[in-house]
Amino acid sequence: MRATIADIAKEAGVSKATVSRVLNERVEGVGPETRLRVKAVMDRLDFEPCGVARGLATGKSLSVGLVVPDIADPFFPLLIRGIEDALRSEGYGLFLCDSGLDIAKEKDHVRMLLEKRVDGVILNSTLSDCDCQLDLLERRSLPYVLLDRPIEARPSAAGVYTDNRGGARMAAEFLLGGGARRLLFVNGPAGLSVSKSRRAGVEDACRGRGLSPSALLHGEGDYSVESGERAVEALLGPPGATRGAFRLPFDAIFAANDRMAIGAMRSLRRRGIGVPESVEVVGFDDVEAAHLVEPPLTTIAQGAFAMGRESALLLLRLIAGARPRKRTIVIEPSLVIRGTTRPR
Amino acid sequence: MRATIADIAKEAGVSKATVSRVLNERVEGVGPETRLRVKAVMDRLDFEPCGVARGLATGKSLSVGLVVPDIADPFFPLLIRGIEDALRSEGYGLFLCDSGLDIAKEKDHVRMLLEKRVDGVILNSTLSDCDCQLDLLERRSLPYVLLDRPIEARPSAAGVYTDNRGGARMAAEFLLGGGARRLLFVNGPAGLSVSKSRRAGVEDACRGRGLSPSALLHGEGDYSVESGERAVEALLGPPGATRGAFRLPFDAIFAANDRMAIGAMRSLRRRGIGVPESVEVVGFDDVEAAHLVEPPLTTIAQGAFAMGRESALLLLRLIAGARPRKRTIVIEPSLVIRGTTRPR
DNA sequence: CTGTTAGCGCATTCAG
DNA sequence: CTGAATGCGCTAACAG
Repeated sequence: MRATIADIAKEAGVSKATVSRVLNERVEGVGPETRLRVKAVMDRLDFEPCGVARGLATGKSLSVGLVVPDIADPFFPLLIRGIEDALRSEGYGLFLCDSGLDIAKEKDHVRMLLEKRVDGVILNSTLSDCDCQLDLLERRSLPYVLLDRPIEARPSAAGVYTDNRGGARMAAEFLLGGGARRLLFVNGPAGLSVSKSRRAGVEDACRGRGLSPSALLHGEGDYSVESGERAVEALLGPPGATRGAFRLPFDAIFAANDRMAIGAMRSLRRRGIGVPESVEVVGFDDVEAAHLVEPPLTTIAQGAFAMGRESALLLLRLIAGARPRKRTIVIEPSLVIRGTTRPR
Repeated sequence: MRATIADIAKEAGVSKATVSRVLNERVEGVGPETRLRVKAVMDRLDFEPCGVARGLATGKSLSVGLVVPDIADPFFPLLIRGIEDALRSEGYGLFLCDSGLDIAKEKDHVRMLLEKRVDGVILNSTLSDCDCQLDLLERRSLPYVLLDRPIEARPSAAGVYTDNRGGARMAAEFLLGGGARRLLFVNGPAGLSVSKSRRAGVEDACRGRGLSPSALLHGEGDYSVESGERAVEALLGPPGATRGAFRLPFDAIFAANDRMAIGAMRSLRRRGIGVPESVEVVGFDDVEAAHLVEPPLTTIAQGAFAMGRESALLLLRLIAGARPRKRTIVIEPSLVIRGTTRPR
């Protein structure tokens, strides 16, 4: 049978309270030799404290929940590593929940986490216009931090986000600075707040160069490879139509994610249009495939590890009862230069 | 303050025992109207049972741990979905631990899971020749199931594995059946049990076609893109050396993972060797990048979702105290035909 | 410095 | 059908 502090106490000839004190490394309250004796008994009996009992007694479970919309999202691995990195050092465990893009499931997961008495939740929500999960959390006054997507009804909630505007600006500036004159911007679904931010970033870059944003070519996709292909085809017509001295309507493409960028590249290749000689391409995300395609894709990398780490640290502070002034953290993305842009 | 069963009891004019009975849906022991009354009070007071207290009282935490060597491994997303799929319906939560290919960290994580009193562990170990984590688990007699990699010292442990031999045979047969006569097999690190199985599968296929396995060309890599490139270069020499009527030493390549297959394709492209016209290529894993490269990669897909699901179901049965006769489950992979092989 | 006494919230006998 | 009592393993005052 597993040893309990009662066993240790009896065996060491002290009270449970004393055992508890050495267990919790209380500096005051236990004499040095008693401490040593208790410790000796502990590992002689192979004692292992029971987290559940501790949780009941202290009201904290030393675990937090992470809810994500789609675990297949390629920016996850690093994100989770960042979170674990911050959590483990404090002894916290991480409950993982994948809501599969289903808001009802998301709510169920939050409910489960609540029952499991996690100390806090990191929430990467499926929908930015629904706050039903937050109601649950707030009703129990459980700390939470939003990840990647703000929730409209909670403008002042704690959260960690990518600087989408800055990232988009960086990409556009790089393209424009490299000599591009007619930029095609393939954005994600209009309506998403991310899309708005990225568009703003691209327009920033235009103005910065003295160009009118109206000179931009716009495309829209749903983040799939196919939608990236379509965006290019919408401007060039079917393959075969483009020949020889045909003048391209654009000389650079910035896509809101790597998949669409890869789709665009595919369309260009079919038409024999050289990348990066005739058209430069920049993506967003830096998924694994970005460096596997030919030529490897220049892209904007989100600081996934940093986002994970910062969100966990922020949550930990909230759990500790702090009311930080900076409840919103913005992570700067970075430009990863590879082969779909010409050397500068 | 959160309501407890004591509050419910007082409010409903019954005892805590009765509340507990309706909470656990005990059919016997509570009159129908009492039950209704208690339930009414429960949701009037927005009652939410405390998992921690339940855990202490029952000895089960309704949570399991998953330990993986590298969460960036692309076969994870589906695996986790499979696990969650099986777990959620039973109300179980999932603790995720990434050991980052570090066996010491892996052991620490197991230790943490033990303290958190999870009811069982799914272990995808970093090393197949170390059983120190298992010692910990067995000492507490905590149920566990091995995933993807057997551990040598525990040949009869419960586990769920891919049929690597079958998958490799399938790939080789497809290539040979399509007319390939000189097959280059780029395997993973020799020594890994997976590598041995896959090699056996490829040799099976040769014999099946009446070919001597000695006719095979062998390469070895470490699963990286670069190692795939090198494997090809080792046979062809530096780019530029291969010209015109040069006779290729192989007409088909089977790589032990997609990354190496993609590396091999890259080497071939540099030399102007057409895929699939001159050389056919098949990979293993079916990562996202497989269908993003040009041409899209024909590959062997592991049944990740099934593996996750089956491992969780098996663990659940072990937790329930069952001693199933089939403690080892083998999942069949499947061939995904795309563009790096010629139409049959 | 150490021991005693109460709970934490719930499940589970055992009576009635 | 229902209630009172006891304990799960540990922490946290409060005494000495």
